[in-house]
Amino acid sequence: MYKFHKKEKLCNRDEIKNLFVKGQSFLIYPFSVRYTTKLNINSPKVHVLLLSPKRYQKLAVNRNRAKRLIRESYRLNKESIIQFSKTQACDITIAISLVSNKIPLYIIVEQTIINIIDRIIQNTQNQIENHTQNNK
RNA sequence: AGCAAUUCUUGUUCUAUCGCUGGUAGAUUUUUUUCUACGAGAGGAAAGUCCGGGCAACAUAGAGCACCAUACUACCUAACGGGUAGGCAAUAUUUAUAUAUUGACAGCAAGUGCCACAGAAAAUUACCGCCUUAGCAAUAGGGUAAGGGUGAAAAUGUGAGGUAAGAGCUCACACAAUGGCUUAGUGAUAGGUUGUUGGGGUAAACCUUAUGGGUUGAAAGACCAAAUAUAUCAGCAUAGAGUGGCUCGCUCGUUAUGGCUGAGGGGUAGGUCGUUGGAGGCUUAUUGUGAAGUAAGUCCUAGAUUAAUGAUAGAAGCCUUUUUUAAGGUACAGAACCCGGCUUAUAGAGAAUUGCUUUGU
Repeated sequence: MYKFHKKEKLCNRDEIKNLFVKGQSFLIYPFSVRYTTKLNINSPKVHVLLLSPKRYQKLAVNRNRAKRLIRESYRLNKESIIQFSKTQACDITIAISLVSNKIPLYIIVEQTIINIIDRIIQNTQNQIENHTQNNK
């Protein structure tokens, strides 16, 4: 149920480059999100990239802490987006990065992560609808 | 008992739920994978990347220059710019012995340079002064480093002789530097004796002397190897048919290339090794002032690669405050090839030594 294997992480260097060049982005404080979607794929998957940049967190301990918080909250709340991708047959890659000097509490992280996931789902749904209308 | 300094040791624990990365065993699957069980999973500094070494690749006939680093002695160590023990110097305490701390601690008596302001002059000095020669005098020339004041620093200090006036110019004593001999010491060095000298500072100024250094770091390096394109080779097909260049264009001519299948080298994505058992830790005995050495016993599975070692909830322990029940706090900080050091950060707890204060006997 709540597993989080390496397959679900984004490891390929070219895909990461592609994500940061072409991806759409929005900000829900204290996180900034970039994501891309590919439509009409046979075996759809969701890839995630978790970031805590050195610019905001100087010490390695704090960076690890922030990453772990994001990971846990994503792990427990990822079910909806996976189901969405399966039903709509689209590939989604997401990058979530912390944009704050302070490490937030776990409750705040969890709420914002849920918000982020909902927003991505809505946006992609709109995109799909537009796509189908254009085809018609 | 309290306070301070130094050194050393340590660096909170448990439960539940949901997870992550390796290992072993079993099941599943052609393999990859997936599942289950068991057990493992950050530090004293993992940090800074400042030294030294292992390991790897490349380079390498020999010598010199340049560049960089180091610079009292002996020892320890695989090695070091590290450590231990000592010498010397400076500083602090002290009547003193002594104790503690610090130390780019070779050379300015090889050469070159620099020394703000003040001062006559910052190193072949001469403003006032003193003496002397010329001159009626003003002044000019010469001698001098005693006296004056400046400065962080002014030609070693005191006394006597000496002189036109003076001067280490000479002598005595003292001070400093340095060479020889001798005593003690493995040695740095110290004591004694004797000779020479009196040279301002600065080498964290260039420089000189001695010693050492090949360069790059695990993103080193070795191996396996999809897809796509393809050097080369083989077979089949096509013959002067097609395409490109030469031509403004056309024709002729000339030149280059070749379609399919298979083998195949290099090599990208990706993967495997390197990669964690070692100059290893602990205990005891023993040698040594000590750093350390020797012997015996015993113990030891972190190994990621967009990067695991966690999150949440609860409880306990410790510290502080206080209304005695609550509140707050619980450091510094996260492995990345591996070792030995150094430096820096660090809540709290414990041990030892030294010093001071107070109380009791």
